[in-house]
Amino acid sequence: MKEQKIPKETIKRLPLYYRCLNRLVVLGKDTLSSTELSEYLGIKPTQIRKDLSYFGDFGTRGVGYDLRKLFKEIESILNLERSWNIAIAGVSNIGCAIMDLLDFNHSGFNIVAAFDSDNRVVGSNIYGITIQDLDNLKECTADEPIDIGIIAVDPVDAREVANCLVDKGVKGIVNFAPTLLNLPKEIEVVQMDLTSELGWLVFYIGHR
Amino acid sequence: MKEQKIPKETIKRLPLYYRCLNRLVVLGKDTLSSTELSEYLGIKPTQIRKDLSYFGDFGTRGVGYDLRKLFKEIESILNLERSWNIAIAGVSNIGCAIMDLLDFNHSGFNIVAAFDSDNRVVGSNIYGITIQDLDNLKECTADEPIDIGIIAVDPVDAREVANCLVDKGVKGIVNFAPTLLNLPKEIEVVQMDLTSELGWLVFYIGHR
DNA sequence: TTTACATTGTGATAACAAACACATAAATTA
DNA sequence: TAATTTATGTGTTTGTTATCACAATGTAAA
Repeated sequence: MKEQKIPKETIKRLPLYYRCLNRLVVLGKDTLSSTELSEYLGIKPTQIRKDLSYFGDFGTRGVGYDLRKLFKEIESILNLERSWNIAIAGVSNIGCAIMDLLDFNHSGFNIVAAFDSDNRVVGSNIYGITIQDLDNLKECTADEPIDIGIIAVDPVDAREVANCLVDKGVKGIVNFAPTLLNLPKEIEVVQMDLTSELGWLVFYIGHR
Repeated sequence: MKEQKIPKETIKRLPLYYRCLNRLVVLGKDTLSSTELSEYLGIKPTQIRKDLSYFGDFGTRGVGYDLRKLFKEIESILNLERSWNIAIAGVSNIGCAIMDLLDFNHSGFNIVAAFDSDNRVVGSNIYGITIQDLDNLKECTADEPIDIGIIAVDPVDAREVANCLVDKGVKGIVNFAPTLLNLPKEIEVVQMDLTSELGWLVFYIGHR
């Protein structure tokens, strides 16, 4: 292992390793080689070893990786040992789907607040969370600090909501609205955009 | 313009250009410079020009791009002049959200079939589509060929559903299940995976 | 008409990421 | 214990993508 800049692409693969390892741990497996992991994930074994080597020498030559140990290492690298508080803006279809997903596979991501602009749902309770009025986002006080905001509101409202979330102190945003957010560069943004993905998909489908 | 390999990253940016241009067309704008587009999208003007130059000389030096013309060019490049038929597997929360999204901003992506394994929803009608039994996916006949399959079923079923969709002739798949699909390489796959995205997001949030 | 300015298109360069080749080391077998 | 096999870790090479510098070209002003 050597001190050097870690490629962003490496970081993006770590969650894939993490999930796969988690499943194998549950299955009771003990040792894992990069070749075997490679077969599960369709990522070349040299790539996997290179990725892991940025963070340490986790394996044993001639043997492979101690599955449980490697799992814990990646968990630590990704900061998944602690849990993260999430606020959701917009609880129509997508918002609900997300709440369902995160509530179901309770994976360290806790929904601590949810907002909507529809008076018919404000005050109601979804997955144990009382839906607050979106207009109160600015003023509302949360018991715990919110780490991450998920935006599932109408595209035209996305930018304002994003700014409010940043004011509330979130460090990262996942944006399901097809809207470009103009945020301080220290805020990490993930754009989840089905229509864009379909756009490039059909480029490749059509060119065959 | 020169004949050469087009970077995948360029293709992935085209839908962003496309959507932004679409909005500006609606606003009645006529001419657009790469610098101006760059301000809307947060992508450097040289990057935009380089991307476009792979496909032709669409602009006029000293002037900029004819907005409407450029829009049509990108539409043509991405194969968005024609419409695309989509089948959805799984119409619980996420599936419904997708149907809503695609039905609402009818953007050339038409849902032509939907499937679910829950007997309570099979036969019901969502956004004008009668939900069919997922078990019938293999046998069912569609009036029109299905171009793209969207998987929104339980992770454990995703792989089998994907194979069925491929058998039915889809050329591309969007997979919302956190499951690696093992498909022939000529099938284009888009993985939409919130938990993975949250995984790398908190890496960067935590390291500050 | 000439000059100044705005803007595109592109070859060259730099930055980043993946793939490769192989040194290293543990386990197994003869 | 020597040879063989298995598997990791990493320096080097190759490939891909972004950035830069600037030539080419159009518009507007002097």
